[in-house]
Amino acid sequence: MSKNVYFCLMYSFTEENYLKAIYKLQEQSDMAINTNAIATAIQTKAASVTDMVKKLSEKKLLKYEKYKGVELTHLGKRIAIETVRKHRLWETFLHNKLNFSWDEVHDIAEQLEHIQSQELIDKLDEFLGFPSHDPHGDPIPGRNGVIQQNNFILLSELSVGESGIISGVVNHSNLFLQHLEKNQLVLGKKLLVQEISAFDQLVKVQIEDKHLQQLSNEVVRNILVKKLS
Amino acid sequence: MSKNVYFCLMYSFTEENYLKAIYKLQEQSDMAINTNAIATAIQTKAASVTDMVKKLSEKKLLKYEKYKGVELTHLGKRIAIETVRKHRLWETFLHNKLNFSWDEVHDIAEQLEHIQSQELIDKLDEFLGFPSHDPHGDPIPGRNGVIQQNNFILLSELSVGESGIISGVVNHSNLFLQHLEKNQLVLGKKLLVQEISAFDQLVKVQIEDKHLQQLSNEVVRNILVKKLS
DNA sequence: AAATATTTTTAGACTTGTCTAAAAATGTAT
DNA sequence: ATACATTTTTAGACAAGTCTAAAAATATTT
Repeated sequence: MSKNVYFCLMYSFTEENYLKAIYKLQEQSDMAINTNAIATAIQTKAASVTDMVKKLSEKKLLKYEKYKGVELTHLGKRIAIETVRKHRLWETFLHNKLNFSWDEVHDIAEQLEHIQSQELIDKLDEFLGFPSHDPHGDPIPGRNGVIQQNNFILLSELSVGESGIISGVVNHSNLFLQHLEKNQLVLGKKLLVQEISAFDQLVKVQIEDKHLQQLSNEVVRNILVKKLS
Repeated sequence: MSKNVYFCLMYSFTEENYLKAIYKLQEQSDMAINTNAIATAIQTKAASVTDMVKKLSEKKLLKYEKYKGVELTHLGKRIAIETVRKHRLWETFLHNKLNFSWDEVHDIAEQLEHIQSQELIDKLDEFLGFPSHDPHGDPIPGRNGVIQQNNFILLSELSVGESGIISGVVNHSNLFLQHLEKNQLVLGKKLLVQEISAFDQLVKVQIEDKHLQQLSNEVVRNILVKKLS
């Protein structure tokens, strides 16, 4: 008699958060993810990570070898992406429908992403008009788990005379987002690079064919633009 | 030196559920609520209720005397009502914006009602146009915790020749709600009582000045109407 | 008022997820 | 290769919330 294996369809708030964090780390580094990195990302202690990682390993959501770090399985990655999808759809809802500013949406979406209902997400997606990107310009994974890759480049990569449309951010911190909003550097704005100072690298840009602004290195290295040819 | 008392502003998923259940029982019975009733309402065991009730009592959310049942304090009632408000606003969102039918909204709203963000609820309320009633006709408490009382009566209380507008339900079960929907007995429909059978009490009603329908006692005792004079 | 039945509480155990402190493994100097 | 530093794991404890089984209190019957 073979032992039947039952697959779990519901994952806890905490499990989903671990999977999402590991997924994001894996996107950045393509090596096995180590315990401390996860602990830092999730704001917990290494010992707690070890415990959880064992549990997720037993559930076949990731591969874990002692002292060697972890790697998501196909299933684990699928669930992580599903969580990212929910997060970004909720962020879009909060921004587009409830008029939250783009620095306010993250924390609330962190809670909403764990609501369990496939139908809810499908209907929300439809209600929002099947958006391709969230308020920060990050792509929203489809129902099937496919993520459309952006071909955005850093604003810092534009040369003098080139122009682009603000399409995303690298740094997602509230401080940075608020700074951008205050300076009208929001998604969709068209920028033309007029001058890059040889002395201090300050970038002078023209916004929407109107006013000029000087942007610091810190700023231009964290804005993603769609280059206009 | 007096000991400072700190009030907790965040209550757990579970605490909110207990408070809501006790509040609803209190609405029905106006006596002290006993342990078993709570256990039944919340689908748990009496022993668990005793534990939680002690905890809520320490937090000043209810008054508890051993073997005497519980009664919500002003604060406890306030939080219960806030939870009801969230629940009914989310139900309205699901029904009005995402096109969920009225029997599908409850379970999802049970999860959504525990999302922590006052601003979210305020903005949701505004987005929905400050609705006064949820999809089942139940009143939505205001920001201030005030619940507007309905003066609806049971359909069974209408006499022959009288008419009313369907405005709510007593029984909230999915089975009943689906039955009503299937027979087009939805909120807002105008009914005229044409005949009440002396033999089996079946009520013949005319719906929206058009087709006729025979309604069982079970049905007319669970529909609330706004009587038209 | 005694006997029985019901309700409620206590006591102790379990689960999920967390933590600290110590031990073990791995990595990096010299 | 030995010594030191860092990372990771183990062991044991804790908090929230639940459970079962037994004890205590209350309610009901005769």
